[in-house]
Amino acid sequence: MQRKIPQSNLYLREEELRRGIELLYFAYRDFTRDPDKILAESGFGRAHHRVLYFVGRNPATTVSGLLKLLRITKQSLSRVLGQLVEDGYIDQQPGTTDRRQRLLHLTEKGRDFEKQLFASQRERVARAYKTAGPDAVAGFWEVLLNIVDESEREIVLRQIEK
Amino acid sequence: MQRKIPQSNLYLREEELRRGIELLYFAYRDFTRDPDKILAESGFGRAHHRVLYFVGRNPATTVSGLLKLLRITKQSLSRVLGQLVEDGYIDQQPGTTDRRQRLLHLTEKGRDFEKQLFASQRERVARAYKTAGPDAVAGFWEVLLNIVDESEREIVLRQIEK
DNA sequence: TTATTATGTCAACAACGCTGACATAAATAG
DNA sequence: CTATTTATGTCAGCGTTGTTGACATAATAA
Repeated sequence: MQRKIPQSNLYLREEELRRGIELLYFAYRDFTRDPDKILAESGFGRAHHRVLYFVGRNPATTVSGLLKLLRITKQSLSRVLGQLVEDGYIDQQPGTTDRRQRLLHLTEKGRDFEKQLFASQRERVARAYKTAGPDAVAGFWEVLLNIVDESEREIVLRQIEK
Repeated sequence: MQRKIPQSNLYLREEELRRGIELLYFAYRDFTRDPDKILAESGFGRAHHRVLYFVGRNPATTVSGLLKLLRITKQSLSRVLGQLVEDGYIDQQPGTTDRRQRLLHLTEKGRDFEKQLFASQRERVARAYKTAGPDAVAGFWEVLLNIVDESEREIVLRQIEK
C-alpha cells in the first residue's frame, strides 16, 4: 500500500463518478419508457410489470418470496398482485407442504403479456449490447452488481443466474 | 453476412438480456436508497434531488433547460423547484439577454445539501468502480449510454462530458 | 395449547408523474 | 406598432405506488 499510486485511479475522480450517476439516471428513465407505455394501455403501472416479471422468472414463488426479492411492503404488493390475479394474469395455488402459502404462476394470458413487455425492453437492451460489445456488457454487469447493496447481492446473484 | 455465425453472439441470448434488465432494476433500486433517506429527513423526495443535482451541475440553467434534460412536465418541475426556491436551496435571477428566463443557481445551503446527497452515492459508486476495475467501468458507461433513447443521446453526452 | 408464520385487509398519507386550462410578461415577427 | 410566440407560472384534479399502523385468519411449529 502507498507504494505506487496507479494513474488508473483517475477513473475514480468526481467527474467519473458523476458520469455513472447521470448515465444510470438517464438510462433507467428511458429503459422503463417502452413497457410503461404498454402497461398504461392495460391500466397497469410499473409495479405490475415487476410482479409479472418476477413471477414469470420464478414460477411457484410465494408472496413472501416476492416481498424479499422486491423489498416492498406486503400492502404495496398486495394491491398490484390482487389486481393481476383478479384480471387473470396470475394464478394462485395453495402450497403443498405448507398450505398457508400461495404459489404464484403466470397464466397463459400473463405469459403473453409478459412476453410483450419483455420484447419492448429486449430490443433496447439487445441493441445496446450489440453496439457496446461483449466485453463492455461484462463490465456493465459487474459494475451494476457491485452497486447493489452488499446484503442483497446473494439474492440478486441467485436471481440472475437462473 | 450469413458467412460465419460468431459464437460471441451468445451474449445476446434471452438469458443475458434478462440479466441486464434485472441488474438494472436492483442496482437502481439500491442506488437511490441512500439519498432517499437523507431527503426524507428534510421533507424532500427523489424529484428534489434531481433538480438539486442538475442545477448544481449546470449553473445558470433555465427552467426550460431543466425540462428538456429531465423530460418531465413543467407542472411537475414547478412543484419541486418552487419548494427548493422557497426553502432557500435554489436561487433565481432574471436572464440578462432574455428577462423572461429564470437563471437557476444553488445557494450555499443548496450546495451543502447537494454535497451531502452526492457523498451518499459517491461511496457506493466508487466502491463498485474500484471492485470492478477501469475496463468494466468503461463498459458500464458504454452500455448505459446505448440504452438511452437515441434522440436523447446528444443531450446526455453534452451533460456527462461537462 | 400456545406462539409464530404466511397471508390478507382496511385506512390513510405522501411523492411525483400526468392532463387541461388559464395568465402574464417579454421577445420577436410581420 | 400590433400580433404572435415564447418562457414561465398557477390552479385543480387524478392515478400509481410507495409508506405506516392496526387488525384478522388459518396453518404450522414449539
